[in-house]
Amino acid sequence: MATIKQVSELAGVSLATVSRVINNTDQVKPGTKAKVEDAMKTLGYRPNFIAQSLASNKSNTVGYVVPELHGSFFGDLLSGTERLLKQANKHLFIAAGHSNEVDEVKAIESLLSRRCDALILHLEAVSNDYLVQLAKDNVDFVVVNRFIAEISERCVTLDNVKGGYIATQALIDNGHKSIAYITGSLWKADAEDRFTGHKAALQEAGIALRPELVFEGDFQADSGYKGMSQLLNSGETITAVCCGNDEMAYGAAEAIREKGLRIPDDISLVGFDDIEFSRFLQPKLSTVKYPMRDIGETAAKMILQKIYNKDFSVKHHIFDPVMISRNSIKTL
Amino acid sequence: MATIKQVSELAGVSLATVSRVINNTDQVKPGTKAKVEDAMKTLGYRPNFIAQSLASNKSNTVGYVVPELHGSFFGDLLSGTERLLKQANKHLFIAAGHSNEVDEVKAIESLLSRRCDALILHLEAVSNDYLVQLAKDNVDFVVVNRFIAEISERCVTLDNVKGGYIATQALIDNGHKSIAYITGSLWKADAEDRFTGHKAALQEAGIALRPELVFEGDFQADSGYKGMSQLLNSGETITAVCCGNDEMAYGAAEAIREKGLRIPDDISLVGFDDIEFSRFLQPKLSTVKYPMRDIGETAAKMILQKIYNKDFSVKHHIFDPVMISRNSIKTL
DNA sequence: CTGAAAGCGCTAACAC
DNA sequence: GTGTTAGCGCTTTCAG
Repeated sequence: MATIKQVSELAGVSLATVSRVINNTDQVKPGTKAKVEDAMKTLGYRPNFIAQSLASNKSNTVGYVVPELHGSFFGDLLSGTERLLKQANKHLFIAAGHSNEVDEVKAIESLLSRRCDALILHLEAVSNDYLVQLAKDNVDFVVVNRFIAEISERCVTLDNVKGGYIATQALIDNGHKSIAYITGSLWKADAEDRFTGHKAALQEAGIALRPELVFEGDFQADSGYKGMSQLLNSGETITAVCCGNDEMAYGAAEAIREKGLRIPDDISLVGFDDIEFSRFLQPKLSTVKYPMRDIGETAAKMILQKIYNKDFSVKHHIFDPVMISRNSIKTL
Repeated sequence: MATIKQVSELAGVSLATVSRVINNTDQVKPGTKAKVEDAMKTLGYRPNFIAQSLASNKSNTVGYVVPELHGSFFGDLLSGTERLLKQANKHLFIAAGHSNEVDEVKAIESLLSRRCDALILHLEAVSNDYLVQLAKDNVDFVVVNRFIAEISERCVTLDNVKGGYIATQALIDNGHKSIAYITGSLWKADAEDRFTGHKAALQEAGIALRPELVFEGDFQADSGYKGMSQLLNSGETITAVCCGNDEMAYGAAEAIREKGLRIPDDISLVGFDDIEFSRFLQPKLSTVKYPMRDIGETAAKMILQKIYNKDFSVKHHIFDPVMISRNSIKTL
């Protein structure tokens, strides 16, 4: 692999000059510039990013910790971020936190030791305190899908409480009173928030929360299936079920069908997130939209603005959920 | 950010010794080791990955070019790779190729300039020749989802031709003769291969290919919808439709339902890939399994073995497709 | 507009 | 076991 030194020798100029043309940083006489470019071409020179980073003390890359690499939810979130960053010639280094504290911290450390210029953190297990401390340690980062009061200006998220509220509201508005709820893992802040919204909506409507209609799932389709089956077998009257996310709603739908029941005629169903496939579910799933693309892009803009001094004015840090009404809710 | 030098001063030892304890590379007397570790802790020392890479000339990271970050297909593929690599303490740097040659080449160059120890390439636009040349240039890489004869030992893929064949075969076995086909973008090798398999199955069964029953989509759900609508409106007799991937099958299903037709009673449907959601489609989609996890893991193993000298014996480079029979095919 | 030279933080011989 | 030292490939003053 050719080095800058070889290029400089071939071109008959100094190292510094080659560096200048690589980075377009200073004026270089057109003639010398051409010589350097020729030399680079004939040598197949490619800048050593590692060396550049070490010398300049910046890596032009932002680190991103995601819970998992798979799943359409995270992919969509990442996608928006990547697009904007690429436009600005910044790179994205992705690491998975696997929803546990050890891996999450490891991922952060690893990104830091790579000297990422900034981080985007989509964490589930790590404590708020850890993040507040990280901010005090002068690490530049943005938190996605989580709101932490002490560092609110670094957070981009959906108002999950309100989301849980409007999902349940949609059911109540249609005359439902016996509403079951399948939560995500309740130790996760977003799952808890959504459930909190659900409870608020019930209370506001004067409907008592019945613990026997609540099942704690884990955001996976299988848990929705299991929860719904259990709920259905419990003998309780249920006219509608609200799920902590769409995937669990898929599983719930499956359980409902297996029981020989119909959606929404026998049971109404509502999800959360509006992931890509929800419009293909039969009947089409009514759900709360999680604006993944917007959130991903906002995170990118915040960093582009703050760290790379690009001219972005970020409008929303906390997005408002929107109910997507399709065909899975019956009016009673 | 603390440096190795500060650690060495605080611990009262030399740089080399600190380096030794960081990398566990040479014997260090327990006493000194403890002193060094204390110093690291009190300084909050974190190795500078960039500097390590430059000095040692290896980065312990493998680069991965994916077509897109979103979509459950790629996510699942990545996921298996990441798991194995993480186990071996290697990192994954992901870059998106966005299905166009410019971005794909840029992504590769960027990974190379980061001095990735090896690459995993999931490319769509770049030519075979380019990759053959890359191999000659001594770049270590593995190609995913594509077979190139000249560098066959570097390829991990599914036999897409056979996949297209068995999908159509499943339809033929059930008595279908009027089979429509919605392809992925035909300039993509996998789309073409699947279609080739389709044609082979037809021919073998003595069924003439009718061009008016073929629609070229682009692997997106919308194109499946559009293709199916068009096919349905053409007035041709169609008893079954075979799609180049599951997402297009979702769109096709939608079009079929909108026409007031039923799956599989009026029209049988088969997909390709068996992405996660396909079991939730109504009726459950019969499809060809694309073993994303296996393929992702195999790619990782090949690299772990070849580049990092880990002890993996990779069994399959070309996976055999398997038909997943669910409920979207009717026996005529 | 161009060159010389001092690092960036670390590894890897090579001595002791 | 431990220290010394020469780079890794590049950026960045500072001169000129």
